[in-house]
Amino acid sequence: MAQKNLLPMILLGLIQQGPKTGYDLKKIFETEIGEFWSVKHSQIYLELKRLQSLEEIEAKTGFFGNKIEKTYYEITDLGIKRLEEWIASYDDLLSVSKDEFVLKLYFIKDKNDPRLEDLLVEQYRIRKEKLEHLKQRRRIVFGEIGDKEKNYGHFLILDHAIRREQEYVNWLEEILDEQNR
Amino acid sequence: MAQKNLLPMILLGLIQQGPKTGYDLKKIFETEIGEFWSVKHSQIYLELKRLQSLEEIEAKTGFFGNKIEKTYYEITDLGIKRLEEWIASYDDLLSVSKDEFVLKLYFIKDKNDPRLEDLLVEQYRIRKEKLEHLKQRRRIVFGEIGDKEKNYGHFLILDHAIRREQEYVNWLEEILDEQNR
DNA sequence: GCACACATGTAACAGGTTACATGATTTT
DNA sequence: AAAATCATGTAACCTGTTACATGTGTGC
Repeated sequence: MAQKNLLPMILLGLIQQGPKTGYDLKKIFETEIGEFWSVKHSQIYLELKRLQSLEEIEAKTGFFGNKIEKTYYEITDLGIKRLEEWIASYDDLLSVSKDEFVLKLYFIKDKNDPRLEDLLVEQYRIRKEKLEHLKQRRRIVFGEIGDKEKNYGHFLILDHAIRREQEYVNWLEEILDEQNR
Repeated sequence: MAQKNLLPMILLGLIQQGPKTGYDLKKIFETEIGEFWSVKHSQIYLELKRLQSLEEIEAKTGFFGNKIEKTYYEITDLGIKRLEEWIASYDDLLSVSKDEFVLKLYFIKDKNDPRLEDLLVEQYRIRKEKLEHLKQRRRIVFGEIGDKEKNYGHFLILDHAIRREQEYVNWLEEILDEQNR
């Protein structure tokens, strides 16, 4: 939301790791970052222009090896400064997670509501699927043994996402068990 | 977000439980619902007008007992229909939870990054505080024994919120332990 | 009398989604 | 030849935040 604009930080953070095109960034959001952040490509290109006008990134347009014209962005000293200041700051935003299923539950007052069973079963299916997807991601990115050294922060948050999703699944399982007693 | 407008559903759900003024709704968001949804009063009044123009709620303005003029809203048959259809539907949105701390971690590659320790300690403090707040809420709303019968859905989601926050705290504790080894 | 809670709105703006738009290259 | 992916943008619209605005009732 408006409140705190974190997209610039994500873009600066990704560009710091090496020059990127808008399309590169879009791809990263679809795979790696997609687990915990989402954004549309239209927004990315807009924000890149804005960061450029703030002189926090620089653009290099041309034909790099192939035939397609691309615009690569690189971070400037100003951009690095902004990124580092943000990472070291403490005023992290605690946003509420807007979960539609949880909201529905709030309006179900009775344990024997006939709609409850179906909603729970469906949510369980979805959440279980997401959990498996996250576990697979960990295997792909960090291998079977979980080599956390090579990218510590990323390992930690993937681990966090899995544990959170596991907790969600456990919670649903317990409710379903109680329903069937 | 634009994506899926859930505010109308929340308002309909709350108004269905009995006539409410915009201010009543604002208060509910500040306390009960505040744990898992947030909205500003300006948005509430706007949305109420919209629901009224859709004939999903009806307004009754006047002086009720006291001297202050209030506008009470009541749900209509059309509103009930929309609400019930939503609750019974399966196409729940799975939104990503945009957590600023988690995002920062993503950009910390090295386990021995000097900034890590302070960030972890601060986040631990905040999350622990939130966990205690949630536990207190459960005691206030459902008592020491946890009488889940009186408002099943609400009990479930408060329980879910507590378990999720507990998992967050455990995760941070483990990282801190590993840091100090 | 003053502060705080009650009570209801409007307006400007920022951020994000959806749709529109275009064209090149690679894969099937 | 067609479909998919690469690659980059613009425009309309909606939601939500922030700020502005106003007035009443209650407790100290």
